[in-house]
Amino acid sequence: MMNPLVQIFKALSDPNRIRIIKMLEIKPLCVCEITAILNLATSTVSKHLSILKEAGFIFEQKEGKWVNYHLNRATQQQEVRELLLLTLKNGINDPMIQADREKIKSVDRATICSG
Amino acid sequence: MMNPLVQIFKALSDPNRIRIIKMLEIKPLCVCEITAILNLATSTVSKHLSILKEAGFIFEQKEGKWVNYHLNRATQQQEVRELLLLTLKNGINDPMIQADREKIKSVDRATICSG
DNA sequence: CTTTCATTTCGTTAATGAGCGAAATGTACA
DNA sequence: TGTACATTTCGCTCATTAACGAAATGAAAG
Repeated sequence: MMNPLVQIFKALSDPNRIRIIKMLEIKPLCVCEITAILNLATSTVSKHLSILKEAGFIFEQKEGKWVNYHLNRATQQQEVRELLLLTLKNGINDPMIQADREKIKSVDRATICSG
Repeated sequence: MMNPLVQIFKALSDPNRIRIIKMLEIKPLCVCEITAILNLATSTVSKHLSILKEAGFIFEQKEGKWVNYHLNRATQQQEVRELLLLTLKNGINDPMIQADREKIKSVDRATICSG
């Protein structure tokens, strides 16, 4: 339906989606954890995740009632792999990214979800 | 004003801008040549070029009454350089890209502009 | 089988971006 | 200086996308 390279670039051209990728670099997270950190509606975060998944950057894995999202570091799509690496290399000094990563440490899904 | 990485990805997330980059791979072109090949309004093409220029992918050089746009292959911005290479590697088999490149051969700016 | 709860889908609104034509700009050249 | 012409900027319209809340889904656990 769309030039695949363009689809991949579109997936990366939103600040919240970049934040998600850089959070998942630390560890896999479920939707409600990401929601708590980004401070957005759950439905919005779910949509962002589906866009990243469609493009090939992340995959999901069910764990009990949660859906954990993982970075797809070992994807067969070479462009996706290269772009993921480029994104991970970047933005280390961005205060927003650093703050997100700090929050991840103190996030507990059992407390946050259904809070 | 905006996360620089996001700005770079945004610049690449439009099919016509990808076409422009892949045309400029063949040779530098002026606005009216690009306009003739993409079949868009001049003002639209000018906007696309300014977005690519802002992001660092291309630069301009005046030649008489024409403004030639060049790929910025030697840019100091490492991410831009990497993304440019990735884009150039890709889409070689896209029929649209191939058609654009065919047209470039037969385009003569003196005839096309002010036509 | 029913309840619970994380997640997704749906419908809508608001913001962003692509496209156009017309007017403005700026430069080469008569 | 003035004209011609490539390009840019402006104002607008239409399409796309992000965001939300509400309703639907689906799976785990009672």
